Amino acid sequence: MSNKNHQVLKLREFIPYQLSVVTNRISTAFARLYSTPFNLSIHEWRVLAVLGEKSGLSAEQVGVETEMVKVSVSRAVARLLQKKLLHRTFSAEDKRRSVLRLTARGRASYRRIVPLALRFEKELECVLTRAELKQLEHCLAKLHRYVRALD
Amino acid sequence: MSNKNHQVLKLREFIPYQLSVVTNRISTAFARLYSTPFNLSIHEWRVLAVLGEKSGLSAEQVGVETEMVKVSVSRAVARLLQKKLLHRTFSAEDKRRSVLRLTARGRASYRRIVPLALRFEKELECVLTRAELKQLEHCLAKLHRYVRALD
DNA sequence: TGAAATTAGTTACATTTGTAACTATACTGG
DNA sequence: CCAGTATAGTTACAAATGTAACTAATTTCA
Repeated sequence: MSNKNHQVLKLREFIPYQLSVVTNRISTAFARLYSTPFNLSIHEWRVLAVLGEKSGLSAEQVGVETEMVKVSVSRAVARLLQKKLLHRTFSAEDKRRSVLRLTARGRASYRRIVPLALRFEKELECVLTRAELKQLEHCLAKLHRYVRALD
Repeated sequence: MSNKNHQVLKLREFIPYQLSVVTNRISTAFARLYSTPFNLSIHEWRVLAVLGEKSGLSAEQVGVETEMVKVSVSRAVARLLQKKLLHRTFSAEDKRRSVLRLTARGRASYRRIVPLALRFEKELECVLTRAELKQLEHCLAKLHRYVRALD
């Protein structure tokens, strides 16, 4: 409580606000590294990233891995197909289910972006100490489990 | 390095990705609290929040406080004016410069949302310990100074 | 002064995104 | 077996957003 009995909110100290500002800046800073040279949106990059790790996922599984909603996955996949970074077949057992794999070009892009991502993350170690980085990851993991439950 | 000499990226362990997922979920969870009952977008809420703290700012100053780009501020202000939550005059010394103040209705909304925000933030204390919360804030502040410099 | 550059804010257009409705395939229980 | 329901993915439409061009007011400095 404070003046006139109203509670006070300092936006700049409000955690959801801080998270949002920092995250947006980090996302766009990283996106700059791949968006122009590789012509990828953030959603496209995520789909590429997860299929670079695990090949043959369906669009739905990609959605689970990337925490994207299915319509975003659908659109990102459509563009990656168009750019020939992705190859799609459909499961024989279930014809609804897609089977997504990177093409040679897709893998080539993936392999060139991964080092950018790792270097970018490494730069955060110049900002935060290793201990702080661990703490941050720990907090994010806890928050993640919490917010997942909110769904 | 690993198989085939290519570096490996685990998306789920990639900090920018974790930040993005957690932040988006937290933002939308909080937005649910005010978007329907008060019919405010996240940008509108931010403008309201900063003008609730400091009255009489110009659109540009609101942009600095909220870290929004000026076109977003312009649009949020336009809507808040339309909804009569905001009152605008222009500075006598510099006729370009707006002077933004909440209306009585705007203040009323503000005062009802602030407790929601504080309660929401309080809930994070059920997830993170007080120490973790401090660590998170500390990390975010450091990252914030860093990413600001990137601009 | 007064022409050029800067600043505050808006508008226009293209792109992205979210919600919901839709198609097609597969499953389920009587 | 087949009507009803669930699932995978796409499409359609409205709303949000980013970029750049714009207007109007102010500053700069030759």
